[in-house]
Amino acid sequence: MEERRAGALVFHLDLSQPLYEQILQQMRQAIAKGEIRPGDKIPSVREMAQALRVNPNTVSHAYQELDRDGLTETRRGQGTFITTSPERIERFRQTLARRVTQEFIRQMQAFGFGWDDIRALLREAQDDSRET
Amino acid sequence: MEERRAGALVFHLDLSQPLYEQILQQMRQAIAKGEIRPGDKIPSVREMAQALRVNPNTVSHAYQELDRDGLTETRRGQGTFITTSPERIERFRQTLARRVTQEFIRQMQAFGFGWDDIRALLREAQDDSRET
Amino acid sequence: MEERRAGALVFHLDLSQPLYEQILQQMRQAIAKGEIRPGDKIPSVREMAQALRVNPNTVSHAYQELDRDGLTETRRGQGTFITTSPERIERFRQTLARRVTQEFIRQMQAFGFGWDDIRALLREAQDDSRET
Amino acid sequence: MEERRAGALVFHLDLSQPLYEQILQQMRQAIAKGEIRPGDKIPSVREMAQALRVNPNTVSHAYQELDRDGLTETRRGQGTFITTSPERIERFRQTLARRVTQEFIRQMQAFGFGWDDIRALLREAQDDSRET
DNA sequence: GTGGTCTAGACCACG
DNA sequence: GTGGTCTAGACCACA
Repeated sequence: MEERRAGALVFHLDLSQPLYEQILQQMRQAIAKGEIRPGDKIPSVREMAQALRVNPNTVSHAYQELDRDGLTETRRGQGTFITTSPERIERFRQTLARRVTQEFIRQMQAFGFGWDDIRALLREAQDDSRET
Repeated sequence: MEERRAGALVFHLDLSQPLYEQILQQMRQAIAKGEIRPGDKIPSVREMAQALRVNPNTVSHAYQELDRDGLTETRRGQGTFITTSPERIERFRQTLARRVTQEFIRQMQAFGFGWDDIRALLREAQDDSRET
Repeated sequence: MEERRAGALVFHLDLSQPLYEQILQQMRQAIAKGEIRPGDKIPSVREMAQALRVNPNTVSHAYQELDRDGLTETRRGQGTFITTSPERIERFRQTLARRVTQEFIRQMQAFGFGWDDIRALLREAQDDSRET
Repeated sequence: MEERRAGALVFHLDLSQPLYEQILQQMRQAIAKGEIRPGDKIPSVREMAQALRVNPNTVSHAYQELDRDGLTETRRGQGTFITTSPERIERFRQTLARRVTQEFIRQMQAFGFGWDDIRALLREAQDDSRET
């Protein structure tokens, strides 16, 4: 779980998953949380590759997925930019939240936990995090 | 999402994930929910492979993981059996529930959702499920 | 415009466009026209690469796009298969036909042609093709 | 899809295609539709670049293609002018219409649509446009 | 300078 | 054997 920086962004990469997916995921999060703003230019493929000590192709793969998500726009010869539409970002964030929540519930129920169990476990997790 | 049977067990297999993981996960669930009881013998690798129309290597891979979980015991020449200790099963179930919950919260927070958002989304999901 | 064969399939590749897009496009057409049937296995990445005298990565890129289109399903360790759902294929074909038609009309109108001109040009093209 | 003006001309630029092609295409259309008349002077590369907020190289690339089309003539030290021959413009327009039509038909047939399908889709598109 | 494509060749996960 | 990922390094199109 190595930490690497690219401008204001901080990345945590390990080898248990595809690198391009980790980059993709963490870019999505940075966009969703507003750490990078609509319209912002993100680091060039080569810059990012150098900062993360990763092959440019790997970064490029991640950037192309971001484009498919509609979170970025690529201008050949100019660079890659966050979409100027905050609505699109928010829509992405909401869709994703619902999907993650559904999947969480599905798993818990598959192991025989009911709504009360789920709520109890969440409360427990929240209490733990308060102490920390 | 094809349905296949092996004795009392019903499996749902699709192709979007590794087969061995799907089998593993659904075996864990069957054990956790008590659909298979402590001490029960589970089908041999070959039987299971035939029933699921799947490569024996795939079943074998899943069974090895169950052993590592401590949910099964393999007795040379006799076959594979669910652990005789219900406590061990319950401990596994609790540990897993906490791990899944932690991971869920980690993801939601990574996308900028707070505790209130999480609770709201869960309530929404519960309401949806009631209507259905 | 070189012709290359892979099993029953015939490909025409040139260098004026990305190779992976040409492969993608011609696979889509083969599927849409029913030259490959639902459920069929398509040649492995390596077979196809060899047949087309192209790098396996290039074929892989095309196959991944087909997956995204929902026209194929990939089973790791087994190969790539045409979706078993003919409806999905037909839906793809219809959507694409409408998109292509819209674009055609848009272009013609942008150059000052009206509906009558468009119909006349089509009739002319059809007559030409009859003579050939 | 941003709108930008250069004298009497209005351009719609987006980022999904090369800028020089969009400029080229829209210049061709303006000439074909007579929005710019034979013999007219068109803005200099620099003026145009400034008006469209675009790199001069980009405009230059588009102008060179127009010259190759025979739609413009560049006179050293004086600027770029629309050809004085209306016949040449009309010939260009006809050629282009045939090329676009051929390409449209080729695509439709590649996806297994016949003449009847094509006509039906066009009629459908026309009906849709009437309602709007 | 930017991103996109392609190759060659390696290694991994899965069945 | 299958597909997926990664690297290194080349070349192209675009601004």
